[in-house]
Amino acid sequence: MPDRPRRIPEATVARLPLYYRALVEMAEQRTPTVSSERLAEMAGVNAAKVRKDFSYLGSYGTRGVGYDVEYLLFQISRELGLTQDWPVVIVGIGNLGAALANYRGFSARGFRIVALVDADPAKCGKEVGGLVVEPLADLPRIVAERDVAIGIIATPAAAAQEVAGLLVSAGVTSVLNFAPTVIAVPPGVSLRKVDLSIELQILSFYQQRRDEAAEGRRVAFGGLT
Amino acid sequence: MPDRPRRIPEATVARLPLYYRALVEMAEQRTPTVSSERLAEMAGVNAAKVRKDFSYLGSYGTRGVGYDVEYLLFQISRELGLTQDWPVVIVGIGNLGAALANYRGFSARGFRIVALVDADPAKCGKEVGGLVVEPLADLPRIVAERDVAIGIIATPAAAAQEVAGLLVSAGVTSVLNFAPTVIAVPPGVSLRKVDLSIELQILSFYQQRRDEAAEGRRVAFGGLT
DNA sequence: CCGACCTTGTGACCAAATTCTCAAACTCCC
DNA sequence: GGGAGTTTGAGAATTTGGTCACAAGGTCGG
Ligand SMILES: NC(=O)c1ccc[n+]([C@@H]2O[C@H](COP(=O)([O-])OP(=O)(O)OC[C@H]3O[C@@H](n4cnc5c(N)ncnc54)[C@H](O)[C@@H]3O)[C@@H](O)[C@H]2O)c1
Ligand SMILES: NC(=O)c1ccc[n+]([C@@H]2O[C@H](COP(=O)([O-])OP(=O)(O)OC[C@H]3O[C@@H](n4cnc5c(N)ncnc54)[C@H](O)[C@@H]3O)[C@@H](O)[C@H]2O)c1
Repeated sequence: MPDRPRRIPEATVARLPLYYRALVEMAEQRTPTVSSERLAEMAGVNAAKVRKDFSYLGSYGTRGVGYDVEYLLFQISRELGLTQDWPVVIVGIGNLGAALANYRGFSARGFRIVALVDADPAKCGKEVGGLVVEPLADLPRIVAERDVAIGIIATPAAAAQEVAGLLVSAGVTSVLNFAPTVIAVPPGVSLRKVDLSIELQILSFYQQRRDEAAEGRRVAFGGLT
Repeated sequence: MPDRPRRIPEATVARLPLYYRALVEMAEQRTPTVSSERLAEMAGVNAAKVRKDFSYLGSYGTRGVGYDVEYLLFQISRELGLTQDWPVVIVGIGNLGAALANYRGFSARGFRIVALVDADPAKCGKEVGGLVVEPLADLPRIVAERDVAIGIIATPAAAAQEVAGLLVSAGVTSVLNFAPTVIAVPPGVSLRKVDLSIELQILSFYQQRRDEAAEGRRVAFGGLT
């Protein structure tokens, strides 16, 4: 009865887009099949992981040959929901929101920005990336009429939780948050976050470790260079 | 002899910035101490994880009381290398690069953007976010003179690997890549990536799962709504 | 100084993710 | 058709991360 008994591990889901990207590239250059080894190299992971990941989706490979690029691409697209396109709304059209609105790379992957929303009356009516910025008050109507499922929050941190609430009330069930703050959403709503400062801080941690290690060696060897 | 026997798990390192953020907030409102429970709530994790994470750093809490906000903040800052400030160069001053250059939130955390670099001669000489865009050819000099350790790649994907190579040759040992492509760096160089399309694709995966489940229920119950 | 109460720090346990390994299944060439 | 060479798929082992549970160590009022 369970047509889809396969629960796909989170870590695998997070890698599917990498494989997707690699496969699009292979398809563009008309490569008919690809081995887990080659795919691993392109996606920056190791071959055993590629095979294990695909095994959660089903047995789509052929032993001694590899994977059919077109077929695998289709299976992964389907799994990721990229065979349909997703209307997206961006809330907060400042520096970052405008950059996102101007980015042409999303539509290539099936994400269509259908609305830009800002609380600042001075911004509303302005055109950004081919769309007119609309007032926050219209969010419920916009989400309902344009069937928006995904919302991107690019407001200051102080407004993020409130905006998330408005998005969810309006009917959005997937949220991507760029504001550097923790926000809560009800169960049944997906939330992901991107925090650039955190990425830099993680780099800083390892950078400092290396610097200290280098300093340690310099002192230990009494080197004056 | 091992002054720092503590190897801090990667997952813990990735959470330290969350605690850091929460602690800064507590410090601002002059809260003297905080419990792991409260901190967990603010960082969006659970209390046991907070305590375990801190236990890798050392025993900085007081039983029955909690953690001294100022002291813990200092320890985490030190661990993350935020007691010094890090000069950062951004390569590729397009939509995204310009948004990053204009962002005031980095300096608050000890990251100082000291140079903007672009390959396009038309962009060089222009001012963005208070800095003048400089030519790619000057990268080695810029990195050396301004002691840059961290580089941000915001160029198109096709240029990312080449730029990474230039950054590393110039002496950068931490790289943050925004281009949607896998790049390789030599051992001893840290690399992190942020790919917004991937985040959307992950949301799309779970969104689709929910939609299918809803559809399944609708059909199963023969509901006409 | 005692006892009620609170909160940390950590060992034990459990879950998830990764890696190793190799039989099975395929191609290709002679 | 058979044998050499590839490459998958998946069980087993290992590593890493997360959660639980509670003793140990502290506060505080009386
Ligand atoms: N710009 C960057 O490169 C960058 C980098 C890292 C993080 N961020 C984060 O992204 C978010 C946006 O950054 P930014 O630089 O674009 O800021 P910004 O100040 O340029 O833009 C914020 C926009 O949000 C709008 N806004 C404010 N409150 C709102 C509300 N309640 N509803 C709707 N819109 C509202 C403002 O009118 C403004 O247009 C911030 O949280 C910031 O910390 C930005
Ligand atoms: N804009 C966004 O919101 C967004 C979102 C997701 C991902 N990205 C990714 O971020 C990157 C930048 O996006 P963007 O929208 O800013 O693109 P963009 O085209 O606006 O800017 C790219 C900049 O890089 C410069 N450049 C090109 N080759 C270079 C080289 N070899 N060395 C130095 N500079 C070079 C160009 O002159 C240009 O100024 C892209 O890889 C894009 O896929 C952007």
